[in-house]
Amino acid sequence: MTTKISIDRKKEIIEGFYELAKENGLENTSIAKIGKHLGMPPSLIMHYFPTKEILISHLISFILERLLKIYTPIIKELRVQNYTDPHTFVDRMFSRDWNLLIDDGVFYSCFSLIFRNDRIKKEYRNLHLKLRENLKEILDQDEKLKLKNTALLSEQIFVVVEGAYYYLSMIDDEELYEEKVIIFKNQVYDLLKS
Amino acid sequence: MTTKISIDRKKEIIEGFYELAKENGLENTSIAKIGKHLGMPPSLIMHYFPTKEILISHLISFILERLLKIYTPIIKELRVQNYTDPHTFVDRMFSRDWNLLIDDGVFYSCFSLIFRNDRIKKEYRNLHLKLRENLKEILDQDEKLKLKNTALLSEQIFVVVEGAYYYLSMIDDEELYEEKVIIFKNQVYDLLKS
DNA sequence: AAATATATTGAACGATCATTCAATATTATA
DNA sequence: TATAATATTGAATGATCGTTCAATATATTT
Repeated sequence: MTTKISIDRKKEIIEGFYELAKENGLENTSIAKIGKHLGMPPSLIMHYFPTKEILISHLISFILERLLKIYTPIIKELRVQNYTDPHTFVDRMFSRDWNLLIDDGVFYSCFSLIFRNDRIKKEYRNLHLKLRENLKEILDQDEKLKLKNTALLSEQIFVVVEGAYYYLSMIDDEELYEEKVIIFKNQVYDLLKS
Repeated sequence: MTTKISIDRKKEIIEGFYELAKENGLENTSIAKIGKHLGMPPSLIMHYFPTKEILISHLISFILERLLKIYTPIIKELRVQNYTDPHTFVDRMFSRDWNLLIDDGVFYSCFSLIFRNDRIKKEYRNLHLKLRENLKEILDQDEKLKLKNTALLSEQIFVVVEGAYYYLSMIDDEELYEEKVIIFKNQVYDLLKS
């Protein structure tokens, strides 16, 4: 039986890890630093997470769960209204809430680990499959899309969204950024129209 | 005046760095390991690259230059023929040559550094702008696209390509992988048609 | 050939890394 | 309340990190 203290401490450690990784980068965040940040000895961290690999693995689960959360309120909304304009969904996907929810630097640092860790790769894959399934559900509610292959559509939409996020993360100029966002939003709308 | 030896050594070191990063991950590749791999003391590496930050910066330049090289043969081909079917270009972009040219793990590891290093971010941004300009040039040669906004089209195509590469890197199943590639290729063809 | 510049070596630095362990404090169970 | 389980501490481990430096070898210039 896992105690309440154990659960709380684990959560505390992972969140502290995330905060430091966000501030200094994943590769610059050590167990000693996390301990200092949280006011506990490194040995306590290792009591709950026996190796750093396990610790990182939990950080990734934490991030991916958070990311999934941006969708659940929309899904709920959808269930209540029995209809949701897909444009609302698209707007939400390109909104800044997303960035607020999870730091891009940490996200991509963790992502880059998929290439040498199959468990992490699988976890990332599962998230992306879930995201696509969720979008499909939403599209299926739309009368106008009744004859469409919504699974395919969902796939096509996400490839634009993910490509856009990747590309936009390199752009500093605010004006240019907004300009590009409009382009990619329209690209998604075109997919919904065609 | 930079000597020939100096140039060769620098290249040797960067390539050794790349090889080890490909094998063990960027974050697990130290100067000592590079030295061991190349049979030279770490102090020699630091003679040519005074800090590790500078070394990483050169690795990134190396990678991005390599990536750009996948386009130049097509551009040349285009100049000779005075016409190139954009489909050839699209096929090339989704081909495995790309992966052969540069390791995805190293590429994304380096990419994740843009979020805390403005010089690296700028370098990545410049590459992506160049890629788009190159594609625009190619599209401009196509008679059928004469009335099109080729700059916009290039942007839209690349967002699909980059989103696809991101997503496909999570997929292990060969059959599923090929299935998805077809979807994304068609998505690009649709952009060229519309 | 002498003088100068560059290339290369190998040992050493303190800092930090993930991890271990035995001791103590706290909490839960009997 | 006694016993057992868990939580927490702090010191210590060897390994590895990036970096420095003085010495030597090799190449280039005068």
